[in-house]
Amino acid sequence: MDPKQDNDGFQPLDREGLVQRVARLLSKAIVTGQLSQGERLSESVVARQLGVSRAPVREAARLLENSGLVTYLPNRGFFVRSITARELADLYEFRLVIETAAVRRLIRDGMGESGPRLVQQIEEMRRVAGPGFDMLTQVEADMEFHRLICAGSGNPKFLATFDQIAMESELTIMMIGRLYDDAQKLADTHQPILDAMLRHDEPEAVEALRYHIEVARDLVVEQFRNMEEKPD
Amino acid sequence: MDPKQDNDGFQPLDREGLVQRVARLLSKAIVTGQLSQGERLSESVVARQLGVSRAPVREAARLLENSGLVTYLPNRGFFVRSITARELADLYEFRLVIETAAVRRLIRDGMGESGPRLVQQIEEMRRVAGPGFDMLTQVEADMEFHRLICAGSGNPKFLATFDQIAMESELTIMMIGRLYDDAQKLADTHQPILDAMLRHDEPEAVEALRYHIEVARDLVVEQFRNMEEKPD
DNA sequence: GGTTTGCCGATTGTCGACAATTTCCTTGAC
DNA sequence: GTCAAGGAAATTGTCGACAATCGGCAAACC
Repeated sequence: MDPKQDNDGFQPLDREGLVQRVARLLSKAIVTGQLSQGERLSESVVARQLGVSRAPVREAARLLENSGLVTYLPNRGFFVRSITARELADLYEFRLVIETAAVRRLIRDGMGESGPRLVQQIEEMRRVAGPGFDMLTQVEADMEFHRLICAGSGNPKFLATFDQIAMESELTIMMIGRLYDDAQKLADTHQPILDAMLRHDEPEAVEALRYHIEVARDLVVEQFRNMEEKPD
Repeated sequence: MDPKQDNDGFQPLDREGLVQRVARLLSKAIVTGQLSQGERLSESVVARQLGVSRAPVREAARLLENSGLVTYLPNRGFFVRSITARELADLYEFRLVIETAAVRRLIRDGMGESGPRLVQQIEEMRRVAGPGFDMLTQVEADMEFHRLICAGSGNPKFLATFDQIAMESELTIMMIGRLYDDAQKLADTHQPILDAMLRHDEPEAVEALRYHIEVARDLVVEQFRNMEEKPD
């Protein structure tokens, strides 16, 4: 209850609110697999463990619900969401729809700042593809590329929706335990999309994106199915 | 997971919690204009007025935030969202993207039950187009048509996202005060979309949908702009 | 033996109170 | 008269407590 007593230096200043901190903690715990699928997320237990009251925990859980990380059942509480192969495929289809629309707008309205940012992000992906970086970092770099596409579209709705569903993909990928055999290959896969975009070649960019996402979908869904059949 | 067997006449009884009731009340108040744009939505005041504590009001407000009806500012509270013409246009673009994808899937995977349901919904729209029905009813009938398209798509994400943003369109239309000059004409506008869908004519259906939504967008956005310039 | 019924512990739903923060109004200096 | 500093009032943030509800277990019944 006293997270502020005289730090004579300057701490990042907690202006972030207890709710956000709890939400971030929980989402990280879920994405990294500390909390397993279908597991109950008791308000009281979490609150006790974190040393806060139930109110902020409850609100944080509601936030995660919107991100699809937890499910809420009335009078039962929150549960770590268990995703099915079908839902996973639906998720990728949805991402394809949104990102395709975003790419179209991006090309038509001019790329602006997004061009350099995307180039930069692919470099970032290649950088963290090397040894010494954990998979979460690699997955996040991947996601950021797609996020940048939505962000640059000029329609905030695209980005907002992408953010809402991004964590679900991330969660599943982390759950599967590996993305591709090679993170370097993953980074390269994004290049054709960006190349086409920079050429203002809309059909090719859309096609490259479709190919990219469908390949990712097939890989993830297939590995997910395998995992479902023989858990651990 | 089968809530349909042994229904000898008992429906699950409205286990609707306090939160949902409050949320519905508030959203209705906003959509019907009882609460005006930008107005503060004080937790304490609402709680006092409804005779409940702040907790359910707060949760209800968070729900409305996801629907885009209210904005939340940390340490400031909830405010009835004020939408700009730009956001309105973005909203319609987003709807176009989602509904187009839904129509495509609907046609490709077979319409199933959705065909008759859509026919029925257009009839409903025509029915409430007559005198004696208020605009809210007419707008809701319109929305339901588009909602059915998303619902039938087979991808729950489409529907979920549509529901999240539908209220925003509804809100704005109500704010403007009239939809078209003639609700009858509005109902008819949906016919070409449905016709093409029933013929499994994907390009034509997509085109009809695009035309329909863009016309609606232009009308709504224009009237909205007029209203912005000379309020009341 | 198998089903129903009533209890019990645990968890969520709601509440009122207090602490922290913001907002607004007052006050005073220039 | 204008503006800044300060404080009062109002509002949100968080808390702990109590009521309502759920799932499971054991006793009671056929």
